[in-house]
Amino acid sequence: MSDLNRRSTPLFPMSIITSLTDLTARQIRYYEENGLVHPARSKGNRRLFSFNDVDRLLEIKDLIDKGVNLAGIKEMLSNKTTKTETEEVPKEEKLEVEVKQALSDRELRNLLRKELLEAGRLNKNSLRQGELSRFFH
DNA sequence: ATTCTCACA
DNA sequence: TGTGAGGA
Repeated sequence: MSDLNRRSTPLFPMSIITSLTDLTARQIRYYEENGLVHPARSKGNRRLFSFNDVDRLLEIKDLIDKGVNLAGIKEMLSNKTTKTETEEVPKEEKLEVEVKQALSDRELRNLLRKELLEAGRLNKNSLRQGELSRFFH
């Protein structure tokens, strides 16, 4: 499985996302309503987030803290994807994004490892163990 | 037990 | 944004 696929695979439920991002479920659902994130859904209509979703939510949180409103965030995030044919992109800005993502990944691994251990300890789980285990081979 | 949608003292 | 009701 490619890295790109891995990062976009829907894996975690709300509870994990709230602890990973420090955002409330209410906020996350609200951001989704405004088209800032599009988590997948399980059969039971539960939201399933991917690593990409987590990164996106962390960026959103960052912008919110900086006082950017949802409309503004929506633009910035979409521009980020549509900025392929634009032109010059400050090298410094690129590096900053890369570093931020690297840090995000590191934190995610730690938190996820913790989640897995706790889930396993409390012995009770279906989706997490099977799906997430592949990230820690 | 968890998450979902909807609505508002 | 928080929170509680009523379902799944």
